Amino acid sequence: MFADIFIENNFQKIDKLYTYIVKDDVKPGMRVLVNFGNSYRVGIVLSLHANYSEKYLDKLKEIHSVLDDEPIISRDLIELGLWMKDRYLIGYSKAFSPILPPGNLQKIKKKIIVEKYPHGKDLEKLNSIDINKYFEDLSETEKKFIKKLRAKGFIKYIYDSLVMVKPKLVNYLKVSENFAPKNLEGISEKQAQVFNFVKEKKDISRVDVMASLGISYSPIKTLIKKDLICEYKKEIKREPVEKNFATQKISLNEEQQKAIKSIIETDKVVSLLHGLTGSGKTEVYLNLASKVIEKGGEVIVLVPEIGLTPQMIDRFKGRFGDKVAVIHSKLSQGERYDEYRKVLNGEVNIVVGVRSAVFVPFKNLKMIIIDESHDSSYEFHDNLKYDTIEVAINRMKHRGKVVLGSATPSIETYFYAKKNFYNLCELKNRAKKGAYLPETKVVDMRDELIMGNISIFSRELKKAMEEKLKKKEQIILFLNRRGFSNFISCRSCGEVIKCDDCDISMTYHKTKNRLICHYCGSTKPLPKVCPSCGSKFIKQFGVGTQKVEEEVKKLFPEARVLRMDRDTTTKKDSFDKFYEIVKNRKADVIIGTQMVSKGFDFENVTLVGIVAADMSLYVSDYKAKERTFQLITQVSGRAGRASKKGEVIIQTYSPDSEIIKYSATGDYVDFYDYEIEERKLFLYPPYTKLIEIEFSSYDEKLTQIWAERFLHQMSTDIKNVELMVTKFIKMPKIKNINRTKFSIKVKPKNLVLLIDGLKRVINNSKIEEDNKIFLNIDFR
DNA sequence: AGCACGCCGACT
DNA sequence: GTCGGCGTGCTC
Repeated sequence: MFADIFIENNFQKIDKLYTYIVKDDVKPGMRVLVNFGNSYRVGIVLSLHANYSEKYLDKLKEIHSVLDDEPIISRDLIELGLWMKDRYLIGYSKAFSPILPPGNLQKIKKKIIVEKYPHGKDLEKLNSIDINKYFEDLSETEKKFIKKLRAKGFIKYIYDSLVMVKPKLVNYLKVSENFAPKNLEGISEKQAQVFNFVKEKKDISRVDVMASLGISYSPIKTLIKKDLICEYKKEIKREPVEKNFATQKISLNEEQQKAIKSIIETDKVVSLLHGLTGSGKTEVYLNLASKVIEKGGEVIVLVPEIGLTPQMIDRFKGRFGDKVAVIHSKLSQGERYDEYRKVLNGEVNIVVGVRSAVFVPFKNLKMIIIDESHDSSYEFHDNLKYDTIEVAINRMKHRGKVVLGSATPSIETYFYAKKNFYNLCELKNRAKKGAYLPETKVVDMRDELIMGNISIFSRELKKAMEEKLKKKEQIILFLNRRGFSNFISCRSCGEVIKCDDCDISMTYHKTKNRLICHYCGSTKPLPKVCPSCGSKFIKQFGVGTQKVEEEVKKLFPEARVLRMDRDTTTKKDSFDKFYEIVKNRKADVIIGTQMVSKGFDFENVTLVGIVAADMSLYVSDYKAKERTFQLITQVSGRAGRASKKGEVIIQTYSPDSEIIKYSATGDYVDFYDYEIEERKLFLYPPYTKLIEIEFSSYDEKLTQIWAERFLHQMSTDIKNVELMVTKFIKMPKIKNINRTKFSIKVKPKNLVLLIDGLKRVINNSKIEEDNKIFLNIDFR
């Protein structure tokens, strides 16, 4: 028997399958240890076959050992990985890395064992090294020494399959056994406080002591030194979600019941659940999930970024309790591993998670629900080489169902639903009784300027804010730009301060008093004079969230302001913390970027102000209008979720734009009808498939030559497909890398042919040292 | 002789 | 990319 084995290799040239001779019992999906090159590696058996007649026959080696008793990935996940590899023009390693258990296939660890002991100084030195350690954990000098001993035959390496995750140990405090009351004499106030607290609680973690008393580690350290209390390690089971959930059960309205029935009964794989913001999509998900698990099936619920939807977890955990695992990007390796194990061991039957959760190893998966399915985090791009929705549909084909939920479905999705490829369910009313759609006003900021109002707030918005503050209701101000001002420019010579490595204007951040490049993150101080002409008249232009925050504080000094953007929510839990603050009404004005646009469901928020609606409108991307509409609609939906009437004020410089008009009424179908005509006219998706090919290198000329050569190669190699190619678009330099790109449009049915052709072109064209190529493909 | 360093080549 | 092997040239 022979086994085709996948060995994780980030190096493209050797990223392929390797054949080994099978001697022990092994099944596809099991990990094996094999001799590879001049060392050992862990691989996964993807398939077994009885015959092998290729040129490597004389090189074949045996599998060294089988590491698992049972496959760690199922056959259908292996198939999915192979399909992804072909579909997304990626190697085995990239295709399988999201499928494999977290961190389990890393290069294996060398353990050191002593064969015979050396004499003299070497023995002394050897004794000072912990031989039970892994080779990788040693210091550089120790490594060198061990290598030397190995060369002399004193030491051998053995290869251990690694156990990635160790039990989580937490430092706990208790009163010391040697404690004598007289030792308490002369301790400081803080120390006494700590001692009494520990004595009272008996058994408490160090972190908890520090947090509840608001102290640092130092008084604790002193007490330990004085042997009044002592520290010990205690194992804690990782639990990424805290355990207080609302367990409300809401009765369904007629629309919701109809949707559920239709999704359960349809013979189509994909259902689109198109429901207004606040129409109770989550309740539909919960009911669908419960129907599936009643029959012994399993469910995956995908959400854009888990930090953005604590409510989704709340609701699912509240309804299904311990039967839910949660997977998101901010989990630690250990937490991720524990959650993954829960799925593998069948301890849970629901997973709520971000895009990578689409691969969790359920054995009887019957439904994948994708919430906010229009969200761009599901799409194929440079660092996420698969389209989550496509993968979900592929995984569920012949096995189960995919539910796409959204208030503002992507144009393509709605197109397919209308063409009857997908089952379409609509929720047209808000679910909660007495909850109405918010009243929306569009304010023309040009008029404000004429009337002499140079503030970033229109008079209308200012007045509305005053009112809501008086009524103790909450306000969300939305602005899609971080920082304080957009760019710094010189008034006398027009120079704009740009990042040294990128062609991007830098953003002023007032809190740090520095300019920050939002692309590469590098910073520099705010110049006092223009670096180009020396003029003192350099001025900030544009508005960011920090500026809005400052303005609000100036206008309403008594209001409690909370700013939410990437700068303030970097820490692991800060989103949840903010969420609690808003929920408990400890903030009056919430200023935020896209973060506030999803899952922010608060009944006391009655005003949403969109400070600058046109910002994303004029980006040269055929999806810009769609994105603007989605964003405005999503943010507007935050107002008036319950019985209090909501109000939305949209500030814009282009009130006549169709998109702003549709966004204000929030009518998706009107917007769709308008946009689909445009797509048809200009041959954009869904009428075509769009592929962007981006070339980059450190040399500007090389980039261009390489791109042109590639295009030429394409036109000779790909003959059977009609290509519509745009001209080259030079892109701003980022991190000192020059980039240029062009796009190709093809008829949807030709996409597979084109991908095959591209694969050939890429394989045939020599890619020089620092040249890189990125493909961005609209797969849907 | 012993050792650091850098280059080379294989990878089923 | 990563590993071990091996040649070179320096130092005690």
